[in-house]
Amino acid sequence: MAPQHNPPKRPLTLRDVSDAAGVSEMTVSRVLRNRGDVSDATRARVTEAAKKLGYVPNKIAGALASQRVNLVAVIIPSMSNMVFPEVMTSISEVLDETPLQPVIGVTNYLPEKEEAVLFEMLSWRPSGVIIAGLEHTDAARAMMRNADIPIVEIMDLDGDPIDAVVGVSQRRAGREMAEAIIAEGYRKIGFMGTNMPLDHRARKRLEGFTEALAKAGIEIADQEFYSGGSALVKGREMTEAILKRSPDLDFLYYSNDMIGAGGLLYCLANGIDVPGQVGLAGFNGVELLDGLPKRLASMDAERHQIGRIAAEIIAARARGEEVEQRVELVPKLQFGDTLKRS
Amino acid sequence: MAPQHNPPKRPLTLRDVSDAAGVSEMTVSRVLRNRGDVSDATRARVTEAAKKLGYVPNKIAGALASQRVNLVAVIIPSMSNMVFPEVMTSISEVLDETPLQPVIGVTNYLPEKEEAVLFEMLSWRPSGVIIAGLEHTDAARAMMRNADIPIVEIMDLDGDPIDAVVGVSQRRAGREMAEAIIAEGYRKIGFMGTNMPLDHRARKRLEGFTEALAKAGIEIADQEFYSGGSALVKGREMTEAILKRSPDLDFLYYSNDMIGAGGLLYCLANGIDVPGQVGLAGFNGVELLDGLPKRLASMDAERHQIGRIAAEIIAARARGEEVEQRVELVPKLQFGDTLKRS
DNA sequence: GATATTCATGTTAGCGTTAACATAGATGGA
DNA sequence: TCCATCTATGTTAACGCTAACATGAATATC
Repeated sequence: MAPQHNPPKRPLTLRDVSDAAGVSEMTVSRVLRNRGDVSDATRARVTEAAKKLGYVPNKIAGALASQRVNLVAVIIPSMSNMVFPEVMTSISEVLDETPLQPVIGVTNYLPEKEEAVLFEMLSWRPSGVIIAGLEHTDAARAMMRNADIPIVEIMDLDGDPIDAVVGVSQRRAGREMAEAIIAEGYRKIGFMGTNMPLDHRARKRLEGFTEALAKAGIEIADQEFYSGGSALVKGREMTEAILKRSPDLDFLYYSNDMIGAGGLLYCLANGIDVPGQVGLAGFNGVELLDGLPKRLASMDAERHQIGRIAAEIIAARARGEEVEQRVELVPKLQFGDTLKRS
Repeated sequence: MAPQHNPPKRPLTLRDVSDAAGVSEMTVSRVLRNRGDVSDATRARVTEAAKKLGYVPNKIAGALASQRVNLVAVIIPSMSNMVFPEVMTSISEVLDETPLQPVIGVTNYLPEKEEAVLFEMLSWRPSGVIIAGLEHTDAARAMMRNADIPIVEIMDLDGDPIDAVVGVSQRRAGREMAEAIIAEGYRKIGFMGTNMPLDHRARKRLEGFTEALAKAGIEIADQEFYSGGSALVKGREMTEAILKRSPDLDFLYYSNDMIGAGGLLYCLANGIDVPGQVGLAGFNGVELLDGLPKRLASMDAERHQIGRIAAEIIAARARGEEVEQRVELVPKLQFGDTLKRS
């Protein structure tokens, strides 16, 4: 009953189990996979033998023989940005209901690393790929196109998808935030964000943002960029710097909620009236920050939905079903307490 | 040069490349793995053929034939608790320098889920396992013992390891925090934490904490537990509740920094003198929170070190080296601005 | 009661690689 | 010049499993 504890020198195979149970390897294989007809008696004998020996099937051999792999490659830029673990969580929740299993790869926002990670993952012949963004090296695109498995690009919509896409238009998100800000009467607008040319989503949001401002005849009055370090601290520091340099700013747009929160804390600590004197907004709608003294205006990037739907697309395609190839989610503006509301 | 874009119906194999290059499959295999002698001319021909075809090796077949798998199973309870993505990041950093690759499994703090995830992972015959905690089901322990690969249990030290361990003594962490609090003269101590009987590390910290208090003849004066939701909000709410109920508390110990930060914000917003009237402390030393108005007293759980060392142990063992089987890290108390310092 | 059907099992032949050994030509030292 | 050694390649046989087909017994159909 209890698995044997003396480590076997020769690793266990189906053969060991079939010998112990007095049946063929094939029968053991059938029992362990719950496939095909097996009598209750044999099933019991086999199950017990497997348990007694502590047998763990070898999926490598199984996958090679059956040409089926239950892995789904999930490729994300980073684990430090809370957004991606959250997407992962949703993906896992959905895949938990299926035989599929996510395998995570991290690119650090580097295209070459992405290509390498993708190559590595595809060499395990996964049943699908979920990958952040629409920007990839030519080689990476070619690999995905050739892989003959469902590919779902997530988070962003502005670009040319390889196969399926689920996301929000980052340009639109930036645009809508700008429109809301202008509508509330703010005019002297500062921007703060990461110094990451490879974060295409942040870049596109900023593009949409400036574009909408331009349409209203407004330009970004001042800006600050950071890299590394605690985002909350950076938000404080950048906010202090930008307000000292341009005291007439009446709005601060942050490329993410974390630096926005830092800015908010700075303003509160320094007696700046928010959102009267200065309005603030971030991006992502991270609920982590809900407990702050004021709720930061933000925009929910629908990351849970994105993870869920992406996983559902892979699962459906694995079952041979046809599904929507493009799912546009609409980021919701949350005014919070830092963006005046007329 | 550019990989061909019409998806091949029959997936590519070494054979296709060897035909294209006019050599044997073995030679292609050698080129692709950089192993054994191959002339520069052939090497070039093969490389080009592989690239032209867009060939991606099949690691499943490779692993089966070579009995070598470059995967390391990393099993953690959750992705939502920032701590684990951070540990992951360190693990990845180290493994990036080796041929090894981490594969993440998430257990949601459920022993049976852990067992299932472990079984699934071991069935891919990884080169090692890094797993959080020392508490596992009997079956899980047996599987790991039988697997004949390096196993590193991380985060915690208080218990009976299967193979290697890297972590901090959670009991000691709790004890030392209690001792520091007592030393600074606090006497009426409240505790707030998660409602998770399966979070053994939090449990052990609390045990160490109460034990040290007991030695000084003190008992926890009041406590609150939460589950789910935004930790920051919960921290606020619990702090409000506990202080309303027990206004004479002079110290609040939180089982993690996030709820501690919520408590801190509550105190600041309500004009409570911290650390004069009430002292506060959390656990983990999350740098995420560095930007708060006051730095929360905390204890660094050395999670980056833990990830790094665990990965190094696996890497070393994969190279056949003998290494330390037990690495005790010492959590460092950070007084911050919320714990009086005599 | 003869034949068709289902059930429970077994047998055979790969899946796509790589380890291990084999071979043939080139190189080198005496 | 001869044989030992190296270099570059090829051949063969696994690796541990499962798809596909085969078989014999039990059961159903008329």
